[in-house]
Amino acid sequence: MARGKIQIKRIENPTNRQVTYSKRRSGLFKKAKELTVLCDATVSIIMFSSSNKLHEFLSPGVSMKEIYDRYQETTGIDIWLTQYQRMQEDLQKLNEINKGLQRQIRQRMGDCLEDLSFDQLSCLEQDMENAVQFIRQRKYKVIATQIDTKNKKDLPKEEPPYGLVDDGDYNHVLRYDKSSHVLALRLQPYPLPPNLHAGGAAGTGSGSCVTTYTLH
Amino acid sequence: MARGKIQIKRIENPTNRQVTYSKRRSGLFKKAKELTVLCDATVSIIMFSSSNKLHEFLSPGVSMKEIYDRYQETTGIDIWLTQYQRMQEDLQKLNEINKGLQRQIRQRMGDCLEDLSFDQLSCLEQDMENAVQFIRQRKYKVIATQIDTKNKKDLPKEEPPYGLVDDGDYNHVLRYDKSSHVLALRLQPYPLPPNLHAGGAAGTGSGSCVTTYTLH
DNA sequence: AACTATTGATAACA
DNA sequence: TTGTTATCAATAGTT
Repeated sequence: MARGKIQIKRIENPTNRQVTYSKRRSGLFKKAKELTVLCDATVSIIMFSSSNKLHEFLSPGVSMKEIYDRYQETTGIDIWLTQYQRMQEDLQKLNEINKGLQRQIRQRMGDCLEDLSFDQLSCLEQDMENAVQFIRQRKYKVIATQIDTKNKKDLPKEEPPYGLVDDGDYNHVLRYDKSSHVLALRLQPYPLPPNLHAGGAAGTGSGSCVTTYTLH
Repeated sequence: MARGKIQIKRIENPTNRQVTYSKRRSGLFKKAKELTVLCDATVSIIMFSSSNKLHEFLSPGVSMKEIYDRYQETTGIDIWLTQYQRMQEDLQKLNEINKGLQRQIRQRMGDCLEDLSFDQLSCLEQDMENAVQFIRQRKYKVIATQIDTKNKKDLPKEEPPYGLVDDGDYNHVLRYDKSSHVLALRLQPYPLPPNLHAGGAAGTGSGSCVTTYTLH
């Protein structure tokens, strides 16, 4: 635009690019300011240089939030809502999946069998019989290995309590803000609910192994 | 700037103001575009005329949301971020819980037993034996009722297939944006993975009942 | 940063 | 609104 015309394409020399960026940025902001005053308009500019430096212009008397509020009022496009709703849906789905998984576990613990048909119960029974076989096999293998090891050395090596709660990671209480869903989940490993214990002796307080509930 | 200098102050004549707004706006946008290309920068302009008309400019290849995300990252100013992060955390936690539940189910299906000690296996075995008893009881009760009903009327009443997949609700693929976690979950009711089937005949393709994996 | 020869933007007018 | 053009403003290359 001066001392020779230039092509509008990326300036390869980084120093030159940075200089041009600075000059033209101030030019742009000046224009924006003039426009604001001359035409009684509201202008907001956000820009990032190729080196990721942020510069912004805002007409006096407004905040960036106001700009975005007006923006979404006018366009009807809420930048956040899409993302937001998607996350909500995901949470919802995960929650439902969780419930399903928990139900399945309970059924495999002999609970929540009310809705199952005879065939379903037969299938489940057969399935668990097979699984027990597998567990038994594994158990034998483990004890065999253990004995074998013991024959050589003598370290009994205390194991952590069995199952999912090993790392204490499943005692969280989760909170949602908008959907008002709360999932409290408490898993105990394999000690069954009282009604499933043969003796049924200690069955006082915490009956269920897994609990979900919803608040609002 | 042409045909005479002008004072930079509000143009009182509304028509004139509107014309100037249009012309200068296109000038501003042109400058912004040039700046984008020349300096490899990212520019976003949002402006409202005095008559509240919205006009926006965006460098190609970015969304308004990205602009605002970067803006927030840089300035540290954010209204939604708290909420947002909280949801992310919740999703993360639910996901972990899900994994735990799935592992527990697999163990009750005779799979994933590698990490269990002898005692844990014994406990699990005993537990499942008890549960099978319960299921068997229930099965007898159901068949008894069924026979009883059949004695009176004759409607076999088709049941939906057993288990979690009843409503087809657990075949979702969930996607997250930021954390890049994807949970694909496919539950089959109680047909065991091939290695657990006695015959092991049809065990070709979809081996596992439950699968989680992560993409990026 | 400052300087200017030029190009580019645009105010007034049509 | 759009086009024209005389004038002013922005700025590329240089110091």
